[in-house]
Amino acid sequence: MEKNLKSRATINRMQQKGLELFYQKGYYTTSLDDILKALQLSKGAFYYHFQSKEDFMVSIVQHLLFRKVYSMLIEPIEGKEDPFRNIETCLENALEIAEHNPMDFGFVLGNFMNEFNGKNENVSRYLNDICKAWEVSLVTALQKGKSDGYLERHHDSEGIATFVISSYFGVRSLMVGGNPRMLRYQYMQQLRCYFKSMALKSTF
Amino acid sequence: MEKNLKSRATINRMQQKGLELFYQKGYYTTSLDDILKALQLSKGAFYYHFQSKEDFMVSIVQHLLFRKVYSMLIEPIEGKEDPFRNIETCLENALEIAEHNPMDFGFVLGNFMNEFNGKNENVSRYLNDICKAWEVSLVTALQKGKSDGYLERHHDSEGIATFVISSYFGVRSLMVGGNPRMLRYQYMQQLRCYFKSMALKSTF
DNA sequence: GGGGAGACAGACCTGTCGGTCGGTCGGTGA
DNA sequence: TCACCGACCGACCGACAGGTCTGTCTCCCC
Repeated sequence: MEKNLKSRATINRMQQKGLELFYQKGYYTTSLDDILKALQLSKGAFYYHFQSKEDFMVSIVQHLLFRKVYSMLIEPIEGKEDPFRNIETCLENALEIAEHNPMDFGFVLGNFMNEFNGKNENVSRYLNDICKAWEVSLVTALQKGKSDGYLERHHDSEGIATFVISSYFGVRSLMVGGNPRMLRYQYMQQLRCYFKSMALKSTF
Repeated sequence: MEKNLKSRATINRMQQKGLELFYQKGYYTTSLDDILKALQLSKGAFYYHFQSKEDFMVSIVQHLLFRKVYSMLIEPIEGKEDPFRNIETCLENALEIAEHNPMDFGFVLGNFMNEFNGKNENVSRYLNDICKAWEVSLVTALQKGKSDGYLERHHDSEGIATFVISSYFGVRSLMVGGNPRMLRYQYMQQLRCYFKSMALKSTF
């Protein structure tokens, strides 16, 4: 049992560092040696715990990425209040973290989806599942918002969710290139403008 | 002189195929041999015309990508009419092309920006320049729109441009994953909704 | 206290990558 | 006709990738 604990600790360290480096330098352009060197571990250690590089990546997505996206982007918008307000503050927080800590997990998702699209169907599927979960939570929040009178019923919840996800992935992509503070400000202002045009009980 | 023509033809073929494969499979995951095999050419031919793989990529960005982005995303919105209308039809066209032909150049730009961010400063610079050119053209169109009474002066043109670019990059990214037709429809509907909330002389 | 299993070390294998380099070939001008 | 040059060929190189395999260390259990 003590052994099992040590094993888990090592696996966690590997996954953490793996996510970090894969995100920073890209999956295909980061070698296992890069990760193992940073952790002071060997090939033997790696292949003792994982079957392959791809298996390693899948484990990162399933265990680390999913949890992070859930806690940062899904859970915060499950409130009972104005869905626009919830989504807005949620994204504002995410972008604020992204400004200081380069590894905000909402965008890690988008980044990986881009990298694996058309290259690795297996990993892509897991990533798409997470993205889908985010989308569903957005749609659910918006539908509830309709019941609670925050937006009119004729609005397309799925469309709004798509637009929110798209714009967020996009702006995070731009932020990596520079001027994160300004981009965040501009983005949030426009998002508010967009939401405002649909809101009924305006709390803006 | 005849020789020079042949040389240019070969260079063009290489750049075309290079862009195609780099976009489909990624720059770092596409080998020169992949490209040369598709063209029935040899390493010797490649290194006769280009100094390195990076040099090759830069030449593609400068010559092919820039021109395409210019003709597809910049030129079409330089009209005198309603900037919202212009941008809208421009993106609609781009997405329509993207739906049938997987290589729409607006997104090739976004895709490459993602891939080279933080990995190759040299290539990134050229890509950012093109993106900046697009942004400038959007801002210019919006500013002219203010003069012509299509939107109120208090709106932030830079912010709108950022939001448009972000959302477009984002939705194109999602489209690669599947359901391009639906995503395009949803995106355009929401974009119209967003624009409508700012338009003065509504032509919608 | 010794043996067996878990956790890891690291040399090594094989394939592929970007890049090099001597050689080839067809057209062209003298 | 023959030297020459632009355009190209393809064998080869060293670096490095993912993955394998054998050996080793350290606990725990009997």
